[in-house]
Amino acid sequence: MDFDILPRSFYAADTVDIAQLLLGKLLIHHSPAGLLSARIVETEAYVAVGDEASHAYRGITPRNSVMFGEPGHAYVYFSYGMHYLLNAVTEAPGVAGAVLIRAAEPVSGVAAMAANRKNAKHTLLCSGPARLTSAFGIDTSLDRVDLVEGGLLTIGDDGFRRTHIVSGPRIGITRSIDFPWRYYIRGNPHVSRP
DNA sequence: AGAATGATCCTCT
DNA sequence: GAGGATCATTCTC
Repeated sequence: MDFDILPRSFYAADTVDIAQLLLGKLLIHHSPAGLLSARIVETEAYVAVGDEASHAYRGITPRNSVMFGEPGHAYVYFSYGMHYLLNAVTEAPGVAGAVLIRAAEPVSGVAAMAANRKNAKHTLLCSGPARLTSAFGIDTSLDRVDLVEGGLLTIGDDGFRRTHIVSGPRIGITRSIDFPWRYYIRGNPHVSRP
């Protein structure tokens, strides 16, 4: 598997654009169980200004402060008392944007992912933001890690060219529900819901 | 349709 | 500080 790590400049841009550009990229985790990777097929943008669904909407807190910092870091948080969700921090320092990685298509380390996921069927391994982190073994120990420096967790471009992108309302939020900031690859069976 | 399950944050004292 | 609503979900019934 050959890929180029996405550089800092990739993330230092408009969040809605990056949510679309991340489709087709590889999420890579050098986990204790081995190298895990999956192709990102679904994302959501949480934008810097006017987005009431963003954790950063009401300002900086201990949890969300990484969103206000340098782009290209992970934002991992614990939700519903049992799930971890993974974001990539976007925008210039001081501007709080992030892209939620919602679903991916397993590429390598598939057996380890299945073991992490109680042997769920292939298309359900990473087909939701908490399923994906469960399959990858991602938790808050990876919160704030740099995705650019070639550490344990990174995102790469292996030359894959995504096909048609669909957009629609984001899932599971109660505010700012009218913004169509969910993006996914049309027809991909690993998307969390059509 | 409802349970599981706990960190986080807002709103008061 | 304490109380309580909320929660970028998933699984099972």
